Amino acid sequence: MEATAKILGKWYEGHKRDLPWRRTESAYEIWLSEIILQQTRVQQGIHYYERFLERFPDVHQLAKASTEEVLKLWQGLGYYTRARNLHATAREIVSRYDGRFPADYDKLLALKGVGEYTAAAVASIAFGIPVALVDGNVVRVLARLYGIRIPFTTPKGRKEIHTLADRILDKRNPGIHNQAIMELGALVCLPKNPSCRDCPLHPKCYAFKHERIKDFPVRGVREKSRKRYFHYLHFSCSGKVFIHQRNKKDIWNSLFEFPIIETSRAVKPEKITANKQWRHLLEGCRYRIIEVSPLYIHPLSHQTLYVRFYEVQAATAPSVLAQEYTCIDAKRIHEYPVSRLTEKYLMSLKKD
DNA sequence: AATGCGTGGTA
DNA sequence: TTACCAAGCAT
Repeated sequence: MEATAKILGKWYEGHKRDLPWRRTESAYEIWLSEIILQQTRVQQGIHYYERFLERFPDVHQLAKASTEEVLKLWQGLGYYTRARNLHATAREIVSRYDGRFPADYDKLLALKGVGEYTAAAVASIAFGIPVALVDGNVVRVLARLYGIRIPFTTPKGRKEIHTLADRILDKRNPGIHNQAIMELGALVCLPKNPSCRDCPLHPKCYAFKHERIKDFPVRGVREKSRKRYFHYLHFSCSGKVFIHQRNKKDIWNSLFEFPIIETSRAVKPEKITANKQWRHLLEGCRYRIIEVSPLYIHPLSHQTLYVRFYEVQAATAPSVLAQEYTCIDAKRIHEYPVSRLTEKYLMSLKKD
């Protein structure tokens, strides 16, 4: 075994956190945890993991559920494609693999929502298959340890990291090893102000020895986020509201929302009634604007949303709304999966 | 191969 | 306050 792997394994035994998915050997539970944890902090994921397991104790229960229920349980976690793929894969496991996850890296990789990282994680942790995984933690640890100069955001950089990860992998205990290196990244080798004095690898660490911690990992440039302006029409008449499900290749795909007008520039609230789409939605309707919400600024990782909700009432619904949107009891809006933003708006209404 | 997908924590 | 980034994936 590599000396590095030995040090990692020993450190892990003494410092690993007691996390719910570390108490199981079930491939289903490990897979579930990995999907939830994709680009998600452990602290945020734990709660969802427990609720999912409670509602869906095994892959058959998950497969039997409706996609909408899965989305509703996923609400607030972000990256909603994960929820749809989670559900699709559960059904695939039941129909094609008789409810048992295949102990095979390539077969795992072929599952929806399972990429190189997750396939390696499930293969090594659940089945003891000797494959190295690379996540954000591993990138950081190895880039510093070996002083990798190629940006990890490029294919070359990722390959370089992967080669190193493969080289130091403890093939006898790949699951433990993989978790150990991630745990080191999560607890010690932090993005900012890493605790190098507590790090068992610091005598070997290139970045530490050269006092160049801040120079690694090397990253490429990020594109700046674009601005978008959303105007939601919260139209209600006699206890009904109108919603629809987003279905474009865009944010919040498959979540529900009120009729929306998007503009490329900011629009003052008093000017919204002059908007073409607004007039189209409300054509032939005598309405009044009950309330204009404050401006919600909703920064995503790649775009910033400037959003306002207009609460509008009328005696009867305009035909466009009735035709193009789904009419539901206002009280039942909470049964639908919605974005965090819409959830916040709905919460603000409850308080009144 | 580059871009887009959410939300929340941290400094 | 902004920027970074977290057990990545799909197209």
